[in-house]
Amino acid sequence: MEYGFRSIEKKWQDAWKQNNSYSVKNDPSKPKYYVLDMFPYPSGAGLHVGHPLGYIASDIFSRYKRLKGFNVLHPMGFDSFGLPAEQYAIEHGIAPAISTNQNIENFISQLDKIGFCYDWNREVRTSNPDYYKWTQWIFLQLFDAWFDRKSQTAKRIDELVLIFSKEGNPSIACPGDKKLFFSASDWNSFNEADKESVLMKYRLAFCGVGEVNWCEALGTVLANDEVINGVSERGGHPVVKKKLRQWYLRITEYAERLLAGLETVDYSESMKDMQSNWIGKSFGAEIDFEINSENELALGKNLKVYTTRPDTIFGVDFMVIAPEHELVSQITTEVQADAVSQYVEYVNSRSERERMAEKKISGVFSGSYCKNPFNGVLIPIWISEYVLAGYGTGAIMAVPCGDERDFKFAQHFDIPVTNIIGDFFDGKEANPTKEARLENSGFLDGLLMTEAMVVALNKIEEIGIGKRQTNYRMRDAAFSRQRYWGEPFPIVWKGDVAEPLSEASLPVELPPMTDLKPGPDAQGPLANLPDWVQYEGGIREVNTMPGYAGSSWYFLRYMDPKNEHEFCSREASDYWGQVDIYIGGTEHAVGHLLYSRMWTKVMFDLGYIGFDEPFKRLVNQGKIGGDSRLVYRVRGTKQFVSAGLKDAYETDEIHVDVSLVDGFELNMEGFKKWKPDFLGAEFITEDGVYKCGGRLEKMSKRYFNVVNPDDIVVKYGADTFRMYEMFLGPVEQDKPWDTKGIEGVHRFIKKFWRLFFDVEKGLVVNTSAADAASWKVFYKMLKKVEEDTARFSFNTAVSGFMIGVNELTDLNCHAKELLEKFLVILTPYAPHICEELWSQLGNVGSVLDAEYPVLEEKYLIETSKEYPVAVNGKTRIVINLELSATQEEVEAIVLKEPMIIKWLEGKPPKKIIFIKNKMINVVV
RNA sequence: GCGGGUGUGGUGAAAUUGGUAGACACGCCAGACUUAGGAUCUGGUGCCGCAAGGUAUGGGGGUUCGAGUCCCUCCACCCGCACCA
Repeated sequence: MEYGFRSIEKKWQDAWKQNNSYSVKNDPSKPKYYVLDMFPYPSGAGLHVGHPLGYIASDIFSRYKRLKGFNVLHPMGFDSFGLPAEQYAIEHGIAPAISTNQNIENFISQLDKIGFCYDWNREVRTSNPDYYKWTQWIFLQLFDAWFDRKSQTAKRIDELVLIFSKEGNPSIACPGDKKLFFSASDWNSFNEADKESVLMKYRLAFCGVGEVNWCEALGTVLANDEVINGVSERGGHPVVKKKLRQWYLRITEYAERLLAGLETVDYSESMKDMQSNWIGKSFGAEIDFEINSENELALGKNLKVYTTRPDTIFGVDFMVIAPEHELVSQITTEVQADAVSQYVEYVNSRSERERMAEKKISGVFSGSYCKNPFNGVLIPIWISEYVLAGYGTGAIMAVPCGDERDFKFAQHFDIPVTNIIGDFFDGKEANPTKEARLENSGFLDGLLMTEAMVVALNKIEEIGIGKRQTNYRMRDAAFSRQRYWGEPFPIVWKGDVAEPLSEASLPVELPPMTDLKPGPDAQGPLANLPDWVQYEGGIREVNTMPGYAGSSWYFLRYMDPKNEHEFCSREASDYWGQVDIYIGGTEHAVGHLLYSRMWTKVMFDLGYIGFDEPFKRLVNQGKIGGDSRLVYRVRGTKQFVSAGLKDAYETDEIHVDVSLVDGFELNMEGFKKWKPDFLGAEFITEDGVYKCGGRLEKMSKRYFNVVNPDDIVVKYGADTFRMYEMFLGPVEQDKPWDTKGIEGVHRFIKKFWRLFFDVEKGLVVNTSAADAASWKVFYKMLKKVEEDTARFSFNTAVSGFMIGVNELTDLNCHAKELLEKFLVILTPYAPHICEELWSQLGNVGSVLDAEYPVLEEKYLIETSKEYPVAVNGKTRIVINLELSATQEEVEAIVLKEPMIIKWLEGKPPKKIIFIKNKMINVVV
């Protein structure tokens, strides 16, 4: 019987669906294991061969865990809100809900062909009202919470109101407005609107006016991580700063816990680094400098700077403040007024993009000075865009001998440089060392900079001109979009007061719309629906939530997907707990992963779940790149020249569809028919063959290098496809797709099949006992495969299977008792063929419910070993020795070996090193 | 610039702890069965050499009886961040 994979795979995929084979219950009697894939955005392009890599790995791991007796949660869903569906709707007039559902159907059909063991009963779609009802509900929890810095937890707004009414806010610094202070009696005298505006400055989800990243082309605001080098991540459109009323998440309050939490999870070093760099914690001091100015407005004012190097305070040669700094107008002197206003105007005219692109040194002197509190020296205050308004205090003390940017600025404007680090400074380049002994530094003279840091900090605090200060680079996350295809906010505006809707009125459903043009005043499309906007005597919020809203908590919904009363019951989340293993790409390092970590912490703080890190272990699968093929057209002609000859011509390279190329050889007839342009193509060949050029690049439609998994599955079957993707190399590594190598894996599967079936004789499995040699092969394989699977080394596990099949074939082993066990351990990798053979052997039920074989060490015990014998570290011969051999015995045997005697060249051995079970080395 | 990672045959890659470098495959070469093969099977295949042997894990140096693995140094490539004081 032939291995007919097409009918076998179809048969079992249907059977699994019919029998609900992969449905999983919340069963506290069994140990749980939660394996999660990052759910996809269902794009119109469908899956290419790179997407399933992580899914296959997680599928193998899930099946393996299930066989090992765990109750495994392995769900899949769709991150179905987002920009592309909306753009598609604008371009093609198809409602996002419709195109999204079509795309999802397509995704599911592609996934099902690969034989994944998802429990589709638990599927979630972020754009379904039953799902986003709870996204909105969680938003209301964020809205109704503030962060208590003392206990480092989120608490309810009620509690804050109570504190305010008793003692005002002196003990609870306002995160939204550092200068806001009021007493209990102030609070009690505020009217409702005033109180609400104060509370808004504390809420974890809050509305504020701020500079946002505005993208004109997309007609929306983007989060910082959606802006790359001043252009939008999606589409590459220019992004400028714009002031708009926006919703935000106060993620900055969680900076410390997000940082600390990294210590408790198993992510890769680079992932942890990316996150902690993004959070960007730094230690330093805020120091007040007395301003000395001719401008009366500056009288008695201080300039507050932030520095991480208070030890260099005697090296300060100038101050720099951001052009947006509030003191700019107050410290500008009459003489400098024109220059300053010109400069500020110039800075405002520059877009974010320009600022990033050309980093030229620019700035202007304000005309005023600061006084160094320790030596009374007057320090000029400059204004320059290299200091950012949004970080620290928006003002710095510049120490050119120690800071590169300060040094360049000083050079550019001829500001004299004070050297406080002696020989460490050569006058040509700043030296940011911390190892120098300080000079010209008053009371810090002679101290090592690292020591001086503490001394200076203490002194600064002692005389009351500043304090220690920790800063974070991370900003609050913009949480609203002027778009249609996202979750509506459960908020109604009554005047300037944002009123949350009650839980009973959720979900706030997205009203159907066909024409998605933007509303007036840069508002989203929803603003065009007056009937919807008017609601209960107020006006609905017309922004929608960003793409990351739904994905910040979906892993919780899978635990209890049909619950109509709660986002997820506490019982379910207590049982399933953290995601044990989370698999996905690195592109979500600072977006999705950080937001879901924050949401989890808030839900934990408010008592809805029992853990505060969502993902215990994170594995980042590599990207599979495309292997493009290129043809070379002789410029201005219809002639195409083969790659080996192209240098003799002036050519233009053109990407050609990889399906028209076998290896590097072009199918010339196919090429002519591919596009009308090429109909009359002529070829300059090498011996009748047209060879294409090759290039590794992203797998993408526009390079015509996309390989669709469906095609591979049709040609080789899902089992081969799954194993080949794993065999390609380590899951975490990027690698190019190469269809050629798949033959080897396919051969392996066919060879495996032949252990059971002979083309002529049919079933060849027998019921006689397997011999010890076969068992040894089997258990050796079991050991390797199990260890490799457990440590996510799937490529070596596949090779373990190959070795097993090769050796069992050589041993002519067809014993049922052994092959049945083999089926069980291969099932995670190649589920269809194993299910088929399992039933062919007469078993009832699924191989997934079989028992995972237990390693029997007795078959692996060796009594002797082939020892390599080296002379001075170079292996010369291999000899077989009993494992019980002692040092003396080994020495005697080795020294009698003719080859060893030859290599000793008559010299006496100095030492013989014998490492049991490893090797022997004779030292001369 | 800062942080992280990777460099091993013609190719994808192996080598948990320092112990026979290149497992397992692809490709290639030779052969068998074949009208034929892009099916299947057998053998070979890092490089130099007829061989004995030599030589090889990006380059250089070190530690060690022994280094792909540990240390120092330099180089190349990839990813992330980037005026964050």
